[in-house]
Amino acid sequence: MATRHRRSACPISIALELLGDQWSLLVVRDLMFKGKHTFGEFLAGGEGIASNVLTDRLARLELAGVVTREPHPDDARKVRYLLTEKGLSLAPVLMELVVWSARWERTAAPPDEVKAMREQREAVLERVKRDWKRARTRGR
Amino acid sequence: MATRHRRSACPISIALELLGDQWSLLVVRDLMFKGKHTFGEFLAGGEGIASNVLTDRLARLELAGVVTREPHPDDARKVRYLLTEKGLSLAPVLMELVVWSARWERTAAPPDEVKAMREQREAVLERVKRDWKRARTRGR
DNA sequence: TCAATTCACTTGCAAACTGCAAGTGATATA
DNA sequence: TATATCACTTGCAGTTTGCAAGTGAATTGA
Repeated sequence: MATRHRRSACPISIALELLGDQWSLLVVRDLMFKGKHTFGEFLAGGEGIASNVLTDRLARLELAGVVTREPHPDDARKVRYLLTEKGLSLAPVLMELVVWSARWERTAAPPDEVKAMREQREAVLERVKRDWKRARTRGR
Repeated sequence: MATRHRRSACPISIALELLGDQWSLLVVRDLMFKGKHTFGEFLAGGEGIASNVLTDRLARLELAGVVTREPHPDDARKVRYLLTEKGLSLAPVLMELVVWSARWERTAAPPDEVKAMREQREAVLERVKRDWKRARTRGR
């Protein structure tokens, strides 16, 4: 597992120590918006993260209290990853990132959803939270 | 300069190709919130970025249209870096990151400012924009 | 006026990190 | 009971990083 040292007490700097890489926020995205919860689902996630790197990122995120791991209810081989409340509360960050990216880059983001993230923040946050609660309580 | 390849059209993924590293958003932070505009100011920025890495990040950000470079009005040795509108529009992302980090980590963020970012978004955005305009139009 | 300093970078190199391909052992499926 | 699938590990080459020491142009101070 990669080790990085604390550089300053600036909140942005601290956040970047954990999240400032190519993959961590994509794992959070998969958990938050794509209903993905297992190692295999993250691996097949389209962007092609390497399995050793994924292992490392999940361990970091777990250590930081952003995700939890538990045996999968349906299959003892699988591990089920879930966002903690700390992880869930990254939703506004990801939403603003989507809004920014959709505004300035050519993305595949559905314009309706981007508009909702921009103009109906609270509603989108509620939906994300509802999905999160559902995943937490039910075995999916 | 580092080369990375496009992985998917997901807006988060695209944003992370540019911003998903330890340093890029710290440069944006220095420009946006700390009134820093020169290579030397970024270098001395507390977190200890290496000069070769800073060179690379500034080049990437410029290529992406997030910052511009111009000769410094007061000193021909210096280069003045400024945020573009695209760079300025990262403000909500950084603000949400500050809010998240201040909530979950021990940071040096002044509680008043964090509260303002949480509860007076528009006012904070206005202030950031005003400072940005001032820097753009006036020398220094 | 000219030596010393400061500026934005470069360069060289070792250490750390990444991506890739090929395992591994435990569990599930047929 | 043989085969496939699961979440990882391992080994390795290539890339990126951090550090220390330049470089040339512009500025400062005596």
